[in-house]
Amino acid sequence: MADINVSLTARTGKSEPGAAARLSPAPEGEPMLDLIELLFFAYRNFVSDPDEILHGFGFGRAHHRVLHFVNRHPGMRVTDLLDILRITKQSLGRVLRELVDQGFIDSRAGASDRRQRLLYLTPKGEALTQEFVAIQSRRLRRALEESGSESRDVVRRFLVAMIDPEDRSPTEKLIARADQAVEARGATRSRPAG
Amino acid sequence: MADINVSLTARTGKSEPGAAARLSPAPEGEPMLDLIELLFFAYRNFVSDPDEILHGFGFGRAHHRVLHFVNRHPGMRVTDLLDILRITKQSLGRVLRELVDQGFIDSRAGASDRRQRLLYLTPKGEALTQEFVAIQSRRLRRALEESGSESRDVVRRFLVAMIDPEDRSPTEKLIARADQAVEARGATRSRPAG
DNA sequence: CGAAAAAAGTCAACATGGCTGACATAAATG
DNA sequence: CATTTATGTCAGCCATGTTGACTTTTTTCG
Repeated sequence: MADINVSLTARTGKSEPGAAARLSPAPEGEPMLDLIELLFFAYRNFVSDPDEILHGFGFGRAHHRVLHFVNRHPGMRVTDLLDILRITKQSLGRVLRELVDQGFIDSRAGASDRRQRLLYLTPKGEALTQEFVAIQSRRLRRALEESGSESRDVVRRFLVAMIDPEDRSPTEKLIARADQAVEARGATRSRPAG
Repeated sequence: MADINVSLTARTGKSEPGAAARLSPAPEGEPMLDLIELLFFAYRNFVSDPDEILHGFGFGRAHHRVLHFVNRHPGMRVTDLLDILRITKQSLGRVLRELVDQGFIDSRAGASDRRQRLLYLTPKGEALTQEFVAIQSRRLRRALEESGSESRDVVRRFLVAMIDPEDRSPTEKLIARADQAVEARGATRSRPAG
């Protein structure tokens, strides 16, 4: 289970006595080579789960992200999605069109601002999204079980802290904007789809 | 700091009382929506650090990975790198050629098996790699500090456990193969570059 | 020794998912 | 009515993955 650490540490210790600390004594602090590497392998396996499912639909990772965030924020605007994903309108446009055309996402004009396209998962989209959530959650639960009882809180705090402070509340902004819109006109948007 | 969790949890609680648990009572276990999302944001920020540096050299993430693993395993074979990265020879060939041509990586024929190309970082390649290690280690150290004293071990165990068991020792295989080669002919390869 | 296998490299073609730039349209806003 | 905003779209480029076919060099093994 701790195979990777042991061997990587051993290897580093044998052939390279700490690359960054070799010339001057730790000018930057301890190099976290093991965690850097583990993050690479862990994330690769983590995203490969949905990748396999997506392949069957002719979709890719980009589609997964869109489905995920629309699931998280039903009725979100296209602009909100662009802010979260940080890709261009053109890049998003491609995958969004495919998802709408194939009936995974429903795009409806906003009731109060009809320029907006508010995004919802269709039942078909919800089913697919839940597959992803299920398989990734399974991996996460297994990992948390293997890493100790209080690991969930530690891991969550760690992951939050890994995010740039200014990026830590993209969803707050989204929710704030939605709430603001609701306030400005009465609760029109809270359940626009019924 | 815990902004994301709070709001996302609140949001989920408000609008969707647990998507996977809505129809039947938790058929798959608790959905880890918060961690799924946090991993996405955390990893994006994590890899964006080197990305910026790489852009200045006309390089991309693929180059980063190659530099990283050659740094970890000086003298590794091209095949070893292919096994770790799990990309095709052709994909690796492109970035490797650029790295060799521009003097970041040195590729030398193996002493005992001259079909092999053993890969080493040049001083130039080492300098660049250490930039990446430094900046990513800084983020990791900060995150570990923010998430508690025993967090490093918990996080490391968690990340190892996130990896498919059969993938947990790619480096073992590499080292085993190298050691085997060394045994088979006496320690020819341990410092072939002097 | 000679055949087969292994390590590496290369050419060509294609897919995905990023990007920029330039526009177009509809709707809201002042 | 002019401007801004939200969205969408065309065209083309780049990075990095893929498959398939092949070559060269060298090692291994019957």
